[in-house]
Amino acid sequence: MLQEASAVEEREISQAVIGRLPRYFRYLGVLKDEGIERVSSQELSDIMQVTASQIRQDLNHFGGFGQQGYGYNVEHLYEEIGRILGLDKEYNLIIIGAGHLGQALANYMNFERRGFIFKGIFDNNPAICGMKIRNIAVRPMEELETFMRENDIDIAVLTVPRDNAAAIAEQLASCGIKAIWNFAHVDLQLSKEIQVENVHLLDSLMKLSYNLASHSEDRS
Amino acid sequence: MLQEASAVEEREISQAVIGRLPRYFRYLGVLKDEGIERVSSQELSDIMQVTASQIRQDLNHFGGFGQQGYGYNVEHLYEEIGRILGLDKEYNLIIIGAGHLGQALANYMNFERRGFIFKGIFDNNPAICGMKIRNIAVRPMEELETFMRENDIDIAVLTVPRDNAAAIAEQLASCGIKAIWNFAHVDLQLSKEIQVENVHLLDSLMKLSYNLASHSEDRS
DNA sequence: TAGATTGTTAATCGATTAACAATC
DNA sequence: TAGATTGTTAATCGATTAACAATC
Repeated sequence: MLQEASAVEEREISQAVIGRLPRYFRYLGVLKDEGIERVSSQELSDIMQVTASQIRQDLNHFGGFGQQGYGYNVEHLYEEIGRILGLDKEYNLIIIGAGHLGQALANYMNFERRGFIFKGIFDNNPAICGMKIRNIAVRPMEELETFMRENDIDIAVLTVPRDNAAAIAEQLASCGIKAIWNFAHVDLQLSKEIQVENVHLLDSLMKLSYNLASHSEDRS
Repeated sequence: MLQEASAVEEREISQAVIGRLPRYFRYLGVLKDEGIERVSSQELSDIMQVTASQIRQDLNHFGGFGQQGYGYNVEHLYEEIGRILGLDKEYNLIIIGAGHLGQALANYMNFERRGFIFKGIFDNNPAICGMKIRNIAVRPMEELETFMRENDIDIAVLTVPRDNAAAIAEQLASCGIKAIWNFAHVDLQLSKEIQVENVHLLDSLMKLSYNLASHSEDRS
């Protein structure tokens, strides 16, 4: 399974940089909504609490969006970052696991606004199959393969119990899924062709717990 | 507002290290459940896909848990990391915002197992106040202050719309909250005394989108 | 004891910050 | 033009990895 991790793009951009793009995008969206036309890296730095240097460095990975002596045009930069993040495209999305979390994500309309189109939701519990969420019925897992073939699905959201996750991920992989947004509390081992983004809620809560515990035990 | 970010602990441990602890904890839990008694950094390295060097380096921030020639005792290390993460303590937790996500988190029993005790849930929508979730009624926001005073709340989970988040965070701060697990799509600006852990779902989805988009456009 | 594997120091690598020449 | 601010190179900082002496 020796597979070059790099050489995928002309110049591979670090995940540290990519991880900051949505935050830039968010702040620029706010500035745009406030009707602000231009912003300098220093102004953005003051608002966002990162160095102006990092902002300029990050943006220059993708090209020169600014202009010397002027700064950056808010609307233009906002749109460029959106494009870089792939938000100019639409992605079809299904949810696997119609438990509380799956239902909550299905109901969250903001994803749709960004081009993530909710197409279907699946569960292996017959008791909830047929139940409608935003006018889409929960389907049994048996229909997954046919549905994926007929609906050009890009992203699967995995909100199933931990023990089922690996097997279902394999099944999704064999159906040709391109990306998995994984909420199950395991690290999926899949081909590098398939993009995986983990949201490990319990890990996040534990980090909070550490900071809380270590912060209160000082002045020892 | 000049405030020393460091000097909180004897030796401040980087968030990079802390962020890896829950993952170590998870893998050790699995080994423990499999009845495995000892593990070397090299074995753990093979399973977890991180370098053995990093594992040893990380663990040694907190003390020597291993033994030369033997490795680490799985159960002991599991418990030590649990203690470091603060999982030996119990934390009282409330949820602000009883929408889909708030309800989903309230119903997720696994947090309870780790010592995060669900004590109450609040919403400013009168229509859903009184509704019961795991036998706990949704309370109106007006009762927040009294409830927090009477129930020794440590953590607030913020699952409210973006526009309400900052004001509610201020209110929580004035009631003496110690930590906020923030699902609202804003960066809260609070005193450094209050621990904040963000779960920005849309940012996470955008990262996935970037990787998906940039991965499919190669071979240009 | 010899072998294994840690704890820890030193070397490397990558990411962040500073500085400044280019240029609008 | 002079002033402002970028794009980009160089310096610094921190995090990761390698190496190995300590030791079980």
